Amino acid sequence: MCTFISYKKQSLILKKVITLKHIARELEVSISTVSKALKNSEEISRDTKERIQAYAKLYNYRPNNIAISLKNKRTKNIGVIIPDIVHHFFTTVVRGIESYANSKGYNVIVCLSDESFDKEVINMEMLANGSIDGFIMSLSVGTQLKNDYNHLKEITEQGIPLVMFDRVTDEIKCDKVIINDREGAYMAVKKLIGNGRKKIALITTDNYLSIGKQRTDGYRDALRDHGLEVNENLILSMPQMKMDEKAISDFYDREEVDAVLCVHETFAMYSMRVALKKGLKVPEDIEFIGFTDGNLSKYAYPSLTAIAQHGEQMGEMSSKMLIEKIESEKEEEEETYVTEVLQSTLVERESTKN
Amino acid sequence: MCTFISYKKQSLILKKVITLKHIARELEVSISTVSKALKNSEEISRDTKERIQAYAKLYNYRPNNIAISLKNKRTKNIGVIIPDIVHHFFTTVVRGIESYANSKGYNVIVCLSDESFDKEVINMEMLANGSIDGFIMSLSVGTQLKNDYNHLKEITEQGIPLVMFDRVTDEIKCDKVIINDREGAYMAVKKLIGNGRKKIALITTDNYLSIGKQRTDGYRDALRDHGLEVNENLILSMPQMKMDEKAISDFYDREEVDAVLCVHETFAMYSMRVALKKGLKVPEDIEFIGFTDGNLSKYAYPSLTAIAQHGEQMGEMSSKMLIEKIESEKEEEEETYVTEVLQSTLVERESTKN
DNA sequence: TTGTACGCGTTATCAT
DNA sequence: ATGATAACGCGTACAA
Repeated sequence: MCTFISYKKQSLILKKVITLKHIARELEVSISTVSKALKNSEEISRDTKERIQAYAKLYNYRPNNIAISLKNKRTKNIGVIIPDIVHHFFTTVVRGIESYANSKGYNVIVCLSDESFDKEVINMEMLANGSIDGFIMSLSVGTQLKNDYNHLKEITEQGIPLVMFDRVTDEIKCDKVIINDREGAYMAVKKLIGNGRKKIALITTDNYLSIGKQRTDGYRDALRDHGLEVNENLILSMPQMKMDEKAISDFYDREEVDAVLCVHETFAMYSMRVALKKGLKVPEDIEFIGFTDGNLSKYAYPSLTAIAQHGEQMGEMSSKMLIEKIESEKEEEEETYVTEVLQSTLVERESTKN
Repeated sequence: MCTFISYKKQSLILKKVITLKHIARELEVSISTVSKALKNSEEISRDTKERIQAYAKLYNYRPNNIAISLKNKRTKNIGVIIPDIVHHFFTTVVRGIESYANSKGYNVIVCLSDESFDKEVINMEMLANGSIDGFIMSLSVGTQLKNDYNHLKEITEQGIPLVMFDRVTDEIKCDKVIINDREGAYMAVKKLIGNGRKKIALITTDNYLSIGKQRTDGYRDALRDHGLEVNENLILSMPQMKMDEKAISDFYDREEVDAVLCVHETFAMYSMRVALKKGLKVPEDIEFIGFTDGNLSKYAYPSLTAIAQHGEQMGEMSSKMLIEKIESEKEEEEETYVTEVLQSTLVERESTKN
């Protein structure tokens, strides 16, 4: 790493930020007159309004967001807590959240829990003290493992609106947006069966907690519903995100497999790679379907048939639900919580036959 | 999309958010006494301090961030404006920014310009009115095309610290963090030449503006420095991000090519796919190197040799520079601006020979 | 038509 | 040791 330091002199003509007070002093009127004039209030004479507005425009007056937030007890910020951001799915969700929020005049404060319980708690507490009007979040692995949701309870008890998406928990009563994962897996397996596959493997990980379970259920159900026996040996559970080509290679050697469903596209890439290396033809000899319809699935060769999770839609939905809660003001004694279940869809590509 | 609505009754025992005023009233002391007591001030008697602190703890008192921001004229928020978030590189940068900022007690407000000039301007103006202490940003394509940087000028004139990364402009005097793109391309081509390649193509796009030019320069320089002639026919410029297999296929048919440098990993994936389809062997018959060391490069088969841009490091650096500026307070008449140039590195994988 | 006063929650300065 | 007051910037109910 090398550094070029360039010393540049700047005359720093700081266009000082103007406040109502400055304008009032300068124009020799009161602050409230200025305030009203800038709001085009009927109370103020055309004449003074024009003077004030002209001056404000000239000096590029903009109301201070912080002062307004303090006054209104509304920040127009929403806090988003996600486990990771270098992650296609979460990224699409954030895009959806941001786009809707933005259209409603809200900003998005993103904090990363880094899959850690502690960071999740710290970040949420940091934001909960007035910085945001509501939260949208997806549980970190750490939190799911610890099974401790007190920080979320506190948030809701404080009356701060909360929407959970994807990685949710029944422990917390709040709005939720999830995807029908079981159904997704079911569809995928059904597709494989339809293509004449009989020895369908599932490559999963113990890490995907709530999510992983549903996908496995869908896999099992689909097999059973189509008269195929569930062979536990065909379920390979890999520890963590650490993919291990050797383990997959051994798996293929050990079991006869003609199709593979993977709980994530990276898994699919790995297992397809191993198959290709063994000289198998995709999709002729073996077919692949992966969860998460990300760039990998799209650009891979052969491209991967995938179960799309519609992250952007999920984000928009979460954002919409949150903002409606925020703006509904109804401090009713009885709250209504909704769980939206989005349907996953199968995006067919080259790794499966048509 | 189907919806399960669950009506759940909640007794909404809203743990009301407590302020200094409440504590003061309840404990029959003044607000300032409470404030001091909670700061463990020496002025306050041990006795009252203990009472107050106990009460505050019991009711989980937390100072209101907004009020503090208003008072201090410091929000402890930094605004990050990026063109897109469903994008591996920007995502890694955000992670770097967030991680450093967080360690310094700052939150990150992320806004997406969506490659649009207008959105970039709107978002920045929105945040500039007191919501943030400084900006970190990368120019949208729209802004680069329009070549209009007045919004950035205004920001700096207002004395708001600004750090630009990756997609920067000379028009604005501020701290910058960029990567040595020319050098990256140079290294890549040198590597290919070292492997005995002589017909090295460049697949680029006119969209990559400032960045694209440097990469092309590096490509040209490397060829020339190693006694190879630059054949303009070997430079394929594709419009936009719209990849077109046909165009690449025709390109291969038209020109003899034994290695390809691509300005983005998606381009590399496409061009490699076309080559594989034509029955070429990678890396025996043709080698590939792509910019952006993302998931595609890593998980592809064959995996792609890539020029890593070290986004996370870039983010950390930007974050560090910005926070130092924010906290340095020095409103000197003469500002010093630094441009950090990070070195890209070549990550060798299967798409090139060793 | 314009201005005064107060409040949002906090902190710092200056009395008492 | 404790409290009153002002200030941050804004908006508004109420006076004048």
